[in-house]
Amino acid sequence: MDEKANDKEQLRRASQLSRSSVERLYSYYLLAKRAREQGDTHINSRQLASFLQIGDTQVRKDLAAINLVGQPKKGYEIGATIEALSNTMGLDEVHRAVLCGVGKLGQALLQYSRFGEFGFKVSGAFDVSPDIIGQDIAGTRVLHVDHLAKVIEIFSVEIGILTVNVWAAQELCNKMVECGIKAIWNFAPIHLQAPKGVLIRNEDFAGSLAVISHYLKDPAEQ
Amino acid sequence: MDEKANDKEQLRRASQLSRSSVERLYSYYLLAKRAREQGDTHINSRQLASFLQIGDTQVRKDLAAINLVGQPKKGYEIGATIEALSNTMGLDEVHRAVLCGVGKLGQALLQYSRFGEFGFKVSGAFDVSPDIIGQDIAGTRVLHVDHLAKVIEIFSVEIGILTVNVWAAQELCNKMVECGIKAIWNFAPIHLQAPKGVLIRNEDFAGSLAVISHYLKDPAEQ
DNA sequence: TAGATTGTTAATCGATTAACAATC
DNA sequence: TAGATTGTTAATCGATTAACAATC
Repeated sequence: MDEKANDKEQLRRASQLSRSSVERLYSYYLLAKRAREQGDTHINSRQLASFLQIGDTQVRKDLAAINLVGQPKKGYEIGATIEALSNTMGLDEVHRAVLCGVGKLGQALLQYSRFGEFGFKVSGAFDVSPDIIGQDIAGTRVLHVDHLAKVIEIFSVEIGILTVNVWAAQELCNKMVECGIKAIWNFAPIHLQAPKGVLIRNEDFAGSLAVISHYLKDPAEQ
Repeated sequence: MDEKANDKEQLRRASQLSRSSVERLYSYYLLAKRAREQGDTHINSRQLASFLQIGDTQVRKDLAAINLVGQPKKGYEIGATIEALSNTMGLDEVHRAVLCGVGKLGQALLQYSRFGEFGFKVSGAFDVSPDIIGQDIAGTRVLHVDHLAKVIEIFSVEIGILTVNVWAAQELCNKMVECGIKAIWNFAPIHLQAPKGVLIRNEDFAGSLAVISHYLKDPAEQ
């Protein structure tokens, strides 16, 4: 178990593609696509860097990590760049998702347009409130959470989206993990416990508000 | 200008309260409040650490940075802890906000319950679509973006929330900064350019999806 | 007292940046 | 060629973690 984890870690290091690098990939992708639409054939690290407000060295490192090779004086060929980025992010693969907690945020996410771009298909939305169960939100039927396990099983769902109350999140996370979910996108302000193989991605709104509020209280301390 | 920035930087370092630390504050706050409700009088670093899945050393460093002193064998007195956390996050202060882009996500955020907790009051929501202008969402009137500057001025708005299209975000950011906005909570997948004194907080959904999608493509590389 | 817990210094780690040679 | 840009190594930086003395 530990050995396997070490192997993985070594692979990740060898590939030089850190978590932070992966987070930047979509921004590169977006800008490259826009440049292509404008008729450009190449894009350079300085352009990409200024778009993300980072150093150009970092961009070159990121692109090198996904095996892109640029040309001095020209930059990176746009077609190959877009393809490598799309490929690394796995945009061409289809992944099924379920969403738990169909409140306002959950409903907004069900309509989130970028899911399609990433090949994410929402196979079901779940709640416990009779007010929402049975409704169709953006084409997704809202079901009672009792049906969660069945849906995950039937559709081979890999992604769980959690837009529930803080204190319900861990329990649902456990259930999802039990059913074989591979990655959880969590909007509750809690750090979920899950086994090593399950990716937990936290979207911590409250943390953001804390940073903003703290900054406004005393800008000098930032 | 540079000297001032250096002073600020020194202050921040002196206070030992890093950006990451501030992000953790609300989680501490949440757990401490729950513990108090359960009748506890003290909370220790190990409890807080396991809730956030970090080391207890880090918790003690964070709490030391906001001048909290614990007692050996007991931990931190809950009342004082909650107060210090609340104080550092500035939960008792009122800040006004405007939201631009009243799509599904914008509407969800207008109903976001935690704004109240942080003392954030949404003074106005803005869009350009005639379909939504004039409506009331969660008690907030949706206005044409032409009125943005006026509202910011009249209500001394400090916070701008951007839930607009990627390519519209920078322009609106500029306008907000011009009008004196101090902090921007940005949901567009772009890194906004703004002067030093303006805090930009990015909520990068696309980056999260990229991380999840990349992980599913090849878990071994994580 | 013994043991649990804090508080702090030093070490580690990973990510970013600087420097600069290589290339077209 | 000269100059722009890539690619890579080494240095820096900030955040996390380990180690351990201090305290009740």
